[in-house]
Amino acid sequence: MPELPEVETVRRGLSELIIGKIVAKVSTDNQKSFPNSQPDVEAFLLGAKIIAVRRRAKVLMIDLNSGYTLVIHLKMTGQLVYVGPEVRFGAGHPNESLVGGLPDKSTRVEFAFADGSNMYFNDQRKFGWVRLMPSLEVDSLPFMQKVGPEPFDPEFTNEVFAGRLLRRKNTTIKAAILDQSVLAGVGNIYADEGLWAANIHPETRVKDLSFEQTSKLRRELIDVMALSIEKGGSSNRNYVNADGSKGSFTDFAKVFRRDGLACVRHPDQEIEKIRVAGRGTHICPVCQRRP
DNA sequence: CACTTGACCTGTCCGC
DNA sequence: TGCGGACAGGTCAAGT
Repeated sequence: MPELPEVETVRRGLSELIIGKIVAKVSTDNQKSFPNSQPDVEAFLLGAKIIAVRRRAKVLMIDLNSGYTLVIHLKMTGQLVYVGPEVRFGAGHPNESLVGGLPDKSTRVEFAFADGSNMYFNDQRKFGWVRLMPSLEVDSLPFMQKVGPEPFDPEFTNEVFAGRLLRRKNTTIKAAILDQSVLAGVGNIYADEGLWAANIHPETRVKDLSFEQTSKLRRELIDVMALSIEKGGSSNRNYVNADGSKGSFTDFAKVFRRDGLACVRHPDQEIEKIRVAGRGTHICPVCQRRP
């Protein structure tokens, strides 16, 4: 679910909602979702104040004034939802059975803040995780060491993109842009959307693309992700913003999950679904000629 | 090293 | 309706 635009939307939402809060209590139903030791939690999380919410690639970082940071990856089905002090759900509460109440069966980690508000890490498939670690060590995580440039960084130029793509020159362009070491943040939705916009077939070998083509792809990837952030991210099933609301980007998608529907550029042509790099892939066979 | 595939989990949807 | 299989936004480990 969450690719860069969704994670950025959550980051912005959380920034408005949880900065300044004091963590009062933490519990988990799944050791894998939150693997930290109790002594560390007590020493560096409980009683600590949230001072910033950051993002790098698809990773969220919640900084605490204890010198520790909560590093969070939502993977496929993770959510981070804030519920204010005026709303109480859960066991024993009169509104416990209300639809949409939290926690629910997918809630893996519950954070209670000192003012009575809560934040829930929900994750149906349990791929995601929350990890407490010293703020200074976040950058040395293996993922952070290898992750490529942020697409919105001015230093992510056409030349930088082309150079990064060289390391994956024998694979397909779709596999290459899904590789987080090439650039940060692109996932299955924005890969398909960007490739369609740039008129590139996802199975094209990287080495067969011109500088002009990769430059157009860079521009389109940036533009489609910017549009998605503007729309609050996608509206797919498991994705919600920090306040539990959905985005609307999916309404603007040109190919993603539109198989069988008409291409907006070629009304007589249906969008097709194929498999590339092990992922469901959506194309217009006219816009994107097979290599 | 570069590339591909399977594994991690739960839930849903589709065809028989 | 029931049941099996394919598939779902991401990343790793292990295979070739």
